[in-house]
Amino acid sequence: MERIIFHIDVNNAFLSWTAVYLLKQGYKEDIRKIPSVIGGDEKERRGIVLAKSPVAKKYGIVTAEPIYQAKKKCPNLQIFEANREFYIEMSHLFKNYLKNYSPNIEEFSIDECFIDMTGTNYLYKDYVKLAHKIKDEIKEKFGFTVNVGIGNNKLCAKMASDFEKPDKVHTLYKDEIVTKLWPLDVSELFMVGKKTTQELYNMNIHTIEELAHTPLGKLEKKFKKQAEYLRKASWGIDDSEVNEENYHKNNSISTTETLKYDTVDTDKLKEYLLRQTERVTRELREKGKYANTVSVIFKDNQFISYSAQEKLSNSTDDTREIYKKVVEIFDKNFKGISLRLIGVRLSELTEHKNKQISIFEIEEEKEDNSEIQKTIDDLNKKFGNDLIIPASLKIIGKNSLEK
DNA sequence: TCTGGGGTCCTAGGACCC
DNA sequence: TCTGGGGTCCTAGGACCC
Repeated sequence: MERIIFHIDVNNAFLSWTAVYLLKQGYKEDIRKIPSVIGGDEKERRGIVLAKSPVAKKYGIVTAEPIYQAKKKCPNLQIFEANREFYIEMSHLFKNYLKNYSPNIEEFSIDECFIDMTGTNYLYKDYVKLAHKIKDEIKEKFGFTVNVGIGNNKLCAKMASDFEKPDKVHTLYKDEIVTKLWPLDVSELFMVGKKTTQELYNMNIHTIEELAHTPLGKLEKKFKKQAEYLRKASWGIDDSEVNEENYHKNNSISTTETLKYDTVDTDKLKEYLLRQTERVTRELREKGKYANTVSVIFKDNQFISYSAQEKLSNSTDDTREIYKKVVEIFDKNFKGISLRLIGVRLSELTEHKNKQISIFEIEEEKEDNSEIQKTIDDLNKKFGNDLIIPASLKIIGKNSLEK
């Protein structure tokens, strides 16, 4: 049976949601109708465009460009802060609402999801009509608009929802690949970014149709494993399932921060690292997982990024153990060039603590931190972030300085 | 006050073993 | 005695997504 997949995509999610929030607060203006953007705080050096209104777009403002640059393009641009908590609330709200239509929903990001509607046609005779119903109900209930893409697989549904915005329903069924997908530029294809686009252009491949007709062997020379994806995608082929678990795979947990000032001060940097370690390990414990690999992420004042990772001898969720490793990695790899950003990542997450006792070492008696850890987590949860950090942890960073 | 933050997946190359 | 080659594990970095 042919599958029917919907892809639902909130139009200008952050901006729309902030507009909804402001209207709720009694704000007079709908910021979707004026030149406006959601942007990070410039004083905190997070000044980039996260979302833009259609009017702002007309001024040539693009996502991820610096705010100061956007202001140059449009001097009366209005800038609003991101409101993450409210976004998460809205995200839950509309995804829960979608469960009325099918139990098989896969979150794809904060503002996108796939719904597998296969086999529901005895309930909903006309999918396009149904999509309109869903779209209009969301608008009415929650005050923001979405695009709905319909296809026989996830890729086509996703491509379809991107066709024309906002507040639209589009289909990209199998028999529409030639007319709707092939005329598009290769850069429009999902997973074809800047780099791949340029390489395809260099091969004189510009449209998806041209890509579809390029011999696989020729693509493989350039793109290796990616070639197969490109070939399949250009023909609108995608066998992946809609699976709610996909979004919660949790292969890694990370946090990075752009520092308020560039610095080489290792004490200061380790303070950041400690708070970040505290944050990611808390998340790890909340998810009931254990980490096997620890990474430290650096970006220097020249915008050069580098990272270093090391495996732990045993998987753990213990802040102290992980922070020890973080400091070790930092000390070995920090190049001494003033840093703009620093971060911590935990990866190779497992469900179970695998305690492998080496035959060469006698397992030292470790005090069990887990009860204390849990109490600290609860307090931090109650009173906000990063309040309580045990003093003993700070010592780990200091000790390593004296070596 | 110039360039965010959180993810996934893939690849190349080195170390090490047989 | 003149350096093969397969396999595995690990790491750094890049491309891409929202």
